[in-house]
Amino acid sequence: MTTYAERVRAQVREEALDVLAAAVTAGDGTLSMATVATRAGVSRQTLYNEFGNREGLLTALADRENRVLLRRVLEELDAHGDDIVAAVSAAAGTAVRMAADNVLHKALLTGETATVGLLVAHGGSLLLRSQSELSAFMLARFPTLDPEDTQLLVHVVARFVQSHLLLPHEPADVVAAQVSRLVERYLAGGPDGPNRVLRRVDPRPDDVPRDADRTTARGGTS
Amino acid sequence: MTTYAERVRAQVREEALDVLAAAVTAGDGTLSMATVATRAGVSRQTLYNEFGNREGLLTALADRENRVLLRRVLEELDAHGDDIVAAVSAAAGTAVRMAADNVLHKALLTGETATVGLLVAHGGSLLLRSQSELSAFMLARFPTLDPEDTQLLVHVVARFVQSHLLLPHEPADVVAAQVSRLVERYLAGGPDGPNRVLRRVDPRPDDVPRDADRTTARGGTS
DNA sequence: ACGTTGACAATCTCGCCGGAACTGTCCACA
DNA sequence: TGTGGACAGTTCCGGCGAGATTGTCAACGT
Repeated sequence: MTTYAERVRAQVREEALDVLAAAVTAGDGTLSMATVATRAGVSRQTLYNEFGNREGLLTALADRENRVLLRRVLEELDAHGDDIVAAVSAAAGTAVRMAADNVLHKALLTGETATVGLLVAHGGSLLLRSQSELSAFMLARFPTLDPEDTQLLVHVVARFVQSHLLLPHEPADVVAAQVSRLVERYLAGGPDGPNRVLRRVDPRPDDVPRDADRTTARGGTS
Repeated sequence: MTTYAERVRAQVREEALDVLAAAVTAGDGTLSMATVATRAGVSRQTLYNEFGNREGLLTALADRENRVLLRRVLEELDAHGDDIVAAVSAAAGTAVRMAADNVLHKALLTGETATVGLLVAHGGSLLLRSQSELSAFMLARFPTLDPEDTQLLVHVVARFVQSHLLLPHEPADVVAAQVSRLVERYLAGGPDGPNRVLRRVDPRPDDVPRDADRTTARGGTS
């Protein structure tokens, strides 16, 4: 039906969110609705029609960036074959790196409200909220893992990473290396004895991503 | 020489710090120098002579409570024979419990400045600052441990605990249980294979506390 | 000697106020 | 369907003055 109109609307939405994200990332704090409208090349009313109110705009941005963040982490988890240690370590490093590169992403990952106002007030830390998604993805991707163990591991790594974002960081590489050793030791200590990680069960090809993503990484847009 | 005078001075110091700690703990925010003096039963000038200025008073309190905190954690680490898992788990649980029971202790452990003003501004999180002390104590107390492994383990547990203090907590028991499993798995995954923890080397009696405390838990009063 | 009292300027805190900016909504217009 | 103007209600911000607090001094009492 409204195929064309919807495409335009989506365009406008993205443009507005881009403008706002750019401003926040550049440290210009948060912009007024009027400024966002101007920079996005639309009228203020269009903005209100599209997002309802300021809060709607903010949460739309938060949602979008949260999805980006989560997707990249899942991609990283998926990009290391059967090497669980490398996968988790790389994912953690990626999270730290993204937070370091982008104030907005850092705020979303940690849940700190100070930097970006109420933007994050709703969800809290993405790292802590998405633990079930991460666990589910891990289990789907690495079927040899034990569910309970995986949950705890994800929990620990998530809090470890978040903690590193909240205070005087060590560089992402160091954090990744620490996570690597942690995961290695943790998995090696499992019920099957040391080096359990290396015992693969199903040498499946690398084609699980889309499916697992669709199954687990659903947040509900709004 | 000034033995008697010094004892009196120490008495006054403790009294003043007690008064202030009580107020902070009770949520009465921070007191004025005048109020502290009155409640401690001394004149305002005595307070200034003793602590120099307000900041001196605050940091003196922070130092004292930090020492209490660290001592209790070390005691807990020391109170479980050769069971490393139980020791670390109990220590973590104790930290969480102390933070839950006492606003001041929570602020000191986490390093958050919001609650108690500049009191903590200097040191930052005790949990994160005292990692070398904790590692050293662990190594002295459990000689079978590998130094590097211990450092990483302490690091991870410290950040894990701190993270749990900073946001919607799970109860101390749950955190302790998680730490327990984490430590168990971590140690079991060590170079000697699973259940390495159980292989004791030196069945020494329980007499290490004072010595190790004196060796490692020195912060320098001021 | 040592702690107390009173006094002092300098600073900080806090509530209040007016002006500006912003939000959210309506309507006329193209 | 999107734009521009207009609008009341609200929030944000700098200035301001009263009052409290800090840090220091000197005179006093024991």
